[in-house]
Amino acid sequence: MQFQLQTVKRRRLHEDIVQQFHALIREGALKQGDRLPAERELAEQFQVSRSSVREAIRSLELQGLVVSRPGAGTFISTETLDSVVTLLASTLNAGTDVLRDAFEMRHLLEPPIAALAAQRATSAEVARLREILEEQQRQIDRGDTGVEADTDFHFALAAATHNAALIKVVSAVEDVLQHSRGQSLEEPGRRQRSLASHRRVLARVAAGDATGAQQAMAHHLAVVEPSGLQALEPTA
Amino acid sequence: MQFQLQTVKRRRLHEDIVQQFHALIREGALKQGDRLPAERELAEQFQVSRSSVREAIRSLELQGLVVSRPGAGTFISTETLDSVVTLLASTLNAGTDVLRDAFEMRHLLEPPIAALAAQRATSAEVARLREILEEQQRQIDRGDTGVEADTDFHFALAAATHNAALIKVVSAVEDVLQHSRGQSLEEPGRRQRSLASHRRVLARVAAGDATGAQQAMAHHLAVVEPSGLQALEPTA
DNA sequence: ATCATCAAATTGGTCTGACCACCGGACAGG
DNA sequence: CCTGTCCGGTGGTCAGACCAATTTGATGAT
Repeated sequence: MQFQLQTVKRRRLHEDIVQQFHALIREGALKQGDRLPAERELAEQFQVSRSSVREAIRSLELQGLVVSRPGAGTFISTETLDSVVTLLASTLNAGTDVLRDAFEMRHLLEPPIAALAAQRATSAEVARLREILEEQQRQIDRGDTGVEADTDFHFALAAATHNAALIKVVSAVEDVLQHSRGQSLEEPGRRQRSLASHRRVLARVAAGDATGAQQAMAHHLAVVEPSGLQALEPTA
Repeated sequence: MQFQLQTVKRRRLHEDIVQQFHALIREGALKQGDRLPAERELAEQFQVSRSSVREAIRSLELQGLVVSRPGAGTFISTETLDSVVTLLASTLNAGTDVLRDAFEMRHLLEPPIAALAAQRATSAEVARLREILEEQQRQIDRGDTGVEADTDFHFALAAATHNAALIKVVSAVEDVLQHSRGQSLEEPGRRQRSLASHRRVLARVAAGDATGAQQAMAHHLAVVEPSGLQALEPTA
């Protein structure tokens, strides 16, 4: 017999406290500039130790919701961008689909990245990309999905833009997608098509053709995108 | 006589510790899955109390860089989007041509974000955008640069895409750019032109015109971009 | 030899009580 | 009225302790 089990989230005390403050701020009970009760007093009210109160305040501070001033107290500070992000995330966080978001982000980023790479890639970087595609061919030949080489290709392409910020974001997105990509590459035909469109991208990059590289990447994404995910073309 | 004084920043211990771990992760000394020394051991190594170590770990955990498991230990976890964004931000602080990279990233992201926002924005979000532009008008009227409202606008637009990943990345980029933006808006004419092009973006978003919104945003960026920064059209 | 079992050691989570540096307002002295 | 001092409250840090969960390895059965 199978039970319908759900992971039991062991809540730590400070997390519980943080959530209570989130609610208070969201409901307007705590407004910009308000002073929180002293840590010792909060500890008594929540019936926890001061350590737990402090860890909670540390979280709130990192989220930009409060600021602590020694000798003065801890104050609500909801003017920053961080705080807006935090509250937004805490309200909508439950049902968001990470995978869909990541696919969408890739759709936005990768084509212009290919264009930038075409303009800036050094010969060494082009050689590196070529190497990766050869490795992908070998992986496919021996029955593998080639997902590692696939990820490497996108990362190396981002590296060729010489933009540190882009590289970091792409590495994050690729990390998230690597698992899912394994599935979409299960169908044998797809592996070859993915490799073929990679080659077209590389050809345009090597030629320094920014526009062509951008289009080739857009086409590649359309090929490898799991069917049913039409992130950029909703019914509007 | 006037002295040239600078504010003294008092650093808290746990902040210092967090920064050291950021560096270790960035340099690759700590990799995915690695286990941190026990809290008691870290306290001894850093010559601080366990409380400070724990507050530092709390920060790292909130940033998605580590996870703690009772009885097991604390482990590096850099697979999530959060973690990369965090490291990105901490890297950018000490970076060199950070500004150029951030501008470039914005160039890539914002136009398609405007398109997505046009397709997905709720009426409440459109109203919020309208509000922000009114606030920007008021700020400019009283002689301010309107940089806060400017940042708010771009953030709210990202929020309207309902893509959590995009929102995070944009918030990171906008954080970096906020300071520089103040300078570029020093010339009075630019403030009005920025506001005017914001309004054109909003009009296309409100109309649900994805293509128009994308073009309007591209135009806006061209207007507010500091001269001399031709991020997307290098000499190739 | 292999595997299941259980107890000890280790670890994160929490609590208590203490000390320090700092801030803010009351208060006394000019 | 202004000024400097004092003192209580506050955050920042520390030390030591106990608990619960997990790991680990020795033990014993198969």
